[in-house]
Amino acid sequence: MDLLQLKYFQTVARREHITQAAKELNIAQPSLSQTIARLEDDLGVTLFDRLGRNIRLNEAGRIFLQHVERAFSELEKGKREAVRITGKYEEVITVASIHLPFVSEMLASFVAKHPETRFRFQQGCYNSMKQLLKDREIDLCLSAPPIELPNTTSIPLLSEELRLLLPVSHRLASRESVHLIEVEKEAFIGLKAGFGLRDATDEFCRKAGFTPNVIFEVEDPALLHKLVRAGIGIAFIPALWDMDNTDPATVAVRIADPNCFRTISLTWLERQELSPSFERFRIYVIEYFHKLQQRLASAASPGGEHPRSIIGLERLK
DNA sequence: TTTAGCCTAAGATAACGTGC
DNA sequence: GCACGTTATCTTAGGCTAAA
Repeated sequence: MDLLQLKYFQTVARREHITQAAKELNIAQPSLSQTIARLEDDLGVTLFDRLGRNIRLNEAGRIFLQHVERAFSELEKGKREAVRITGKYEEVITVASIHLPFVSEMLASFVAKHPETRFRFQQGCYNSMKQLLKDREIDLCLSAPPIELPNTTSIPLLSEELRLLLPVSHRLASRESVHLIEVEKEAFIGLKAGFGLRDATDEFCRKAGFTPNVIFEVEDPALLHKLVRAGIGIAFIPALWDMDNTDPATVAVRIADPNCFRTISLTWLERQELSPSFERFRIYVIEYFHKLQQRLASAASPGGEHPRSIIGLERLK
């Protein structure tokens, strides 16, 4: 029995699918079958039930997997400890996020406080982040809506209003709020399908009773302001994206009906043991968003209190 | 509704190559 | 020689469809 066999077993056990596990491990499926067979032979027990052309982790396999997970966790801990005493300690946290204008600022302020932590950051759409989490290529991600997958935990961080971004010359630009149905004939600028925001706004339009006429699809959310300013169409804009907007050529108008809110969530991989850096960062993100929610609330109704609770912070406590 | 035939997907096996 | 990988091929099971 060696570490490679155990690593292969762990992957197959998590997926219960030899071909998919082989793809994940970048080896050929027959080789993986043989490795698992050798491991079973070494142990003298079968770890998987062969059900026709499918395999399923059996009771012995489940118990063995628990020990393997614990062993890898211990080894990882040992590696961290060993590297730490050399003074070259460096931990990498892999993060993915939907486009959020303040993420770079958030990461920068964390790194300033914890220079020993390194990050690998990538921005993506909802579907790509879900795949990255599923493939365990990232530790945690910020998304809207929350990503639901086995072996992950997700908590809501912030609820934000979506508004309509209009050029100042638009007939509704001077209004305090509009009903969504009032813009059913308008040309929309939207994100491409697969972005959580696009799915959410399509759903809001459907609730209002129409299908948006999206004449311009973009991948870069930063283009929304520019295209609206150019008079190409109107767009949905999350309140946070517009909070610091000083562009005099555009205005974000609130939507009175339907209620257009989205929830930004934090999702992370469940592990035997969360590293101290990971745990620090997780708590930092929750607190950061708590402050953002307060900023949003005071911007929306100065002096008033935002009615929505921050579940993430409550669960943190 | 049942059954036979075909296609596809998935795992296992055999033979062989490569590197240590 | 051994371990571990690959490709080619085989076996099996499940899904689909058409005919009875």
